[in-house]
Amino acid sequence: MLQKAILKISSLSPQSMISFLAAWKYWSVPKDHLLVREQTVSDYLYFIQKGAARIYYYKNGKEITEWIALDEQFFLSITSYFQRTPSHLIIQTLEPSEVYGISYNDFMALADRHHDIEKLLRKMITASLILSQERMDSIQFETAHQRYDRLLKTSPNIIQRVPLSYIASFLGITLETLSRIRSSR
Amino acid sequence: MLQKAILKISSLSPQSMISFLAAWKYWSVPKDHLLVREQTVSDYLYFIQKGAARIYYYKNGKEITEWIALDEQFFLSITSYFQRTPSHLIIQTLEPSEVYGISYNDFMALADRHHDIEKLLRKMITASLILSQERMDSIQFETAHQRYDRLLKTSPNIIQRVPLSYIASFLGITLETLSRIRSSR
DNA sequence: CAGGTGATTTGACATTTGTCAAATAATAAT
DNA sequence: ATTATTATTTGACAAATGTCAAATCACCTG
Repeated sequence: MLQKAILKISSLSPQSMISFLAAWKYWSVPKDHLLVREQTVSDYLYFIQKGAARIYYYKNGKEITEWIALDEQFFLSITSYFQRTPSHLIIQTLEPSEVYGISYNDFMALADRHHDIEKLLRKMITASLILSQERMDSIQFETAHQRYDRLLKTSPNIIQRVPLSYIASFLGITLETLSRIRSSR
Repeated sequence: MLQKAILKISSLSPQSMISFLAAWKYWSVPKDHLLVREQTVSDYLYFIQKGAARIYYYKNGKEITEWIALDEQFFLSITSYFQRTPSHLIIQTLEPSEVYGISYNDFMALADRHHDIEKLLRKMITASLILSQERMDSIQFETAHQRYDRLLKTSPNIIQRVPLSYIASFLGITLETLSRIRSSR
């Protein structure tokens, strides 16, 4: 559960852990629920205990899927959580899901009070940074085909759980290109 | 100078500042000096006081310029500093330069000892993350032409100081494409 | 200043992916 | 089951960028 996932990132003193866990909210939501609506002010970092969700936003009238999260993953809109832009992001569950979230302000306040929470935050952001770099490398140097193969390797069951249109957008290609990639194997 | 650049990111107690500054090494190096050679073990985070430098590595026999830094910028190889891969990165000065650097291990040890240094580190990584996201967004959604225009806007004088071949690689395009972009305006 | 080396530009063509339109398949609702 | 709706596939063509080869240009050295 949440506590275990936290400890995988960094250890916390019992006192810090108590304060930290208390700051997380919990939602149990049905499929196709919007966790964050456009225009919402408060930004959350999420942990999806069970289920599937995607983060997306609109760019020139088109949906861009920024991230897809399956069970037991932390996820957030990096752009929104740390830069507060584009604020028009939407988080939508793709299955009935159990989700935890902690607000930006709560997390920062706790990081200020507890050195070990600050360190945890730093490690989480570092992990994000590494992911971001890997994804950039993938977009820059790999063909669409290679990116699809890589995704399959990382999340073999994502195809069964997420519509292809979202996957295409997540991979940075069109639905048609993804379809052609899939039929050529 | 370095202290001022640090304070722009986050404030430090006098005690922390003294310890932190003491951990930085200083080099004054000529043009075309290799700050980090391939195979080097220790990875540094750099601050270029004056001059120009680029970080690059080889991928399938080709030079990939990961970053170009001009005066008064912090810079590092994200992949190398945080993941320790690809370790075959090279940092080369493009002008006579004055450079400061702090090793990964020293920085982490100081972050463990001082909460405010940990927070500074977190803010630096956050800034890196935001840059990384912006760059990914640029690579994913902008044409080569738009990326070039954006670079010109950010660093108008980079063209005079850095060979086009490095700039092309930094923008993720070939030298020929960059040349055509430049001639079409 | 002449020659040589490296940097940049130009040309012809190939490849990858996108766009738009239509067809087909899958799923949900009556 | 039948229809309606949505998801996926397919086709024809266009746009952006890459590749390889050659031509220029710029600068440094003797």
